[in-house]
Amino acid sequence: MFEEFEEQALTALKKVMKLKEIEPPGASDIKFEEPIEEYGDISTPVCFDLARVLKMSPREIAEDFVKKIDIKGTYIKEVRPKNGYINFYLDYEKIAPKLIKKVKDMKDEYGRGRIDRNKENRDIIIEHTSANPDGPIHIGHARNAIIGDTLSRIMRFAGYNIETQFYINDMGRQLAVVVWGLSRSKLERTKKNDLAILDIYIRANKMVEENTRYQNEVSELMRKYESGDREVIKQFEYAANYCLEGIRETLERAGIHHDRFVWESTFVRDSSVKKVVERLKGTRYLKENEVIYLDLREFGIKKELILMRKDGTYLYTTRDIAYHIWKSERGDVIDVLGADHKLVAQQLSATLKILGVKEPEFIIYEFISLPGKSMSTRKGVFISMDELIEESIKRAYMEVEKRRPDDGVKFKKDIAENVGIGAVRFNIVRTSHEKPITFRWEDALDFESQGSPFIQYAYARACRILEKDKKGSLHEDFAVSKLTSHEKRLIKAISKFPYVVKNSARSRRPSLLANYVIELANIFHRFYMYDRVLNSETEVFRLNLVYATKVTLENSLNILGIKPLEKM
RNA sequence: GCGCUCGUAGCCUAGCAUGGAUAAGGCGCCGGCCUUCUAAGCCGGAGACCACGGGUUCAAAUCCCGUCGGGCGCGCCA
Repeated sequence: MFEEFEEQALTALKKVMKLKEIEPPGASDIKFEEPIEEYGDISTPVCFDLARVLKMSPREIAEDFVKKIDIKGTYIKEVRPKNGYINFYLDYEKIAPKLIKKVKDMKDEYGRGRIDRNKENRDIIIEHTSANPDGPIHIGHARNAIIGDTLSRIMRFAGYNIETQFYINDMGRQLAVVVWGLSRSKLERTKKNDLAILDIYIRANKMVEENTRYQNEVSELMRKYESGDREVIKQFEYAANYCLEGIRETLERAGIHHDRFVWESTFVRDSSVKKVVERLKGTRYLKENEVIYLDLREFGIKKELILMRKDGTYLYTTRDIAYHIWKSERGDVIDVLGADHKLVAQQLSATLKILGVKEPEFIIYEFISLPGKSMSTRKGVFISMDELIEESIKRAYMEVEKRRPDDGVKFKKDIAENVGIGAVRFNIVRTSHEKPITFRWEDALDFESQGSPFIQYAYARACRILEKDKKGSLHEDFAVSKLTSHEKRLIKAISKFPYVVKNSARSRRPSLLANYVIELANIFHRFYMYDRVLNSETEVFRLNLVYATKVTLENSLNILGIKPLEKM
């Protein structure tokens, strides 16, 4: 409804301009922004742009426009000129009952968008996580997974048809090293799968690094795997699956889901990698000496892209091209990648362009580093996602214990699990993906700051109020009289929800939604503080408002992959 | 060295895409609020020349150029 309000303001303005035969300034059309409360709910500085054309001061134009604006039948209560701006005031009393009715009718569908299926809007494949099956996923992968999963949820809710994919790098050197290691030492069965594989990997890697004979053995394994040696295939698949089982366990616990797991080797086996190279051979970009490579300087990429080694084997990027062609036949592609993949992303885009395949969209997030050092699976220097989750839950348990010492252990554990995981997810999505993060335990486990417990707590508070409405006043008719400032802020925030979902999906920025929810929770906490609900004069209305807030918080939390808790 | 990217109070971040009216929060610090819906909450205070220097503009944290500082990349690794 907030969006409608904005549209109404826009149409009203355009009408005035048409009346006065003024063209809207530039291609930028008319901009709106949200001013501080005193200046209304939505505001436009359009008069500044018009000033030159009309040879009048912005102030005069604004005053003149305001006199002629027609707001009949809209959600606009009032329009006022101020310092050359035109400020629109939302008619809260009018919008409140409509908004509440809408939320009540739609419930978990409130905020859901609709995207028309046509040529412009194909299905979307979001590839994320895609960690190597050589050990557990660490907090760097976690950033990928959480951004990817949250974005998928947001876009799905916004109406896109989304399929999420995990690309399994089974043809890389890392897995070959694991397979090699597995032939010399046994898996420790008591350990979690991915940790057991990590042990093998670290040990094997060290040995291989120090011995060229071993290196040759690893290369031989890779060659055999690529050429389709049945016995070797079995070994690779066993190792990858074994590790993946552990990885999936972690992801599942964090509420991260993939619709499809795609094996890199598929594209070699079905010879689509070969076909890619064939197709590129017909272009002027492909060069050949001992190796086959692409010259992408025309695309501003100085580094040549090697497609095939002199021994006839392919490289990671070559297979990735085949994978991307396959994906693009099924939909538009979004890749969530770490900053180390920036160059690959460019090379991939250029190559797909050459082939006439629609390029993917890349969401490139910066690294999470440890204070003073960066993470490395190979060296065993990293904080795993499991550790982070464990610690977070442990910390959450201490907090529940402090507050609800008398409740049962099962209850407390359940709360801690969901608060802990929510905190991990939220702390990662809340910061925009282009910012590098230095991981510090104090920050990660900080439950005091406005984070997911803050939101979950707002939700729990709303639930408690509704629960205590024994008479069922929620379902009575209500009239809206004069609203308090807290009520107004709540109504506005709730009305913005669908708009935020849409923007967050469209701009591919989960952080937008995350920051919105914090704001909503904050507004609700203040309302809770100042405006008594139960047994108040406007009890029925307020109960309805609380209900609408509850639904909006619930939907937001679900999209963020955080469990709404009725008690905490 | 070249390319990409980030730089907002002691610390962490929002805002930057679509330039606009006194830069928004949190942590930490100081001081308040539990006899009525859970204090994982709320209120007040101190704290910022938005890294620096230019430019474009009526208007720049936001756009452009440069400098400095951090990160990432520049493998016949993945």
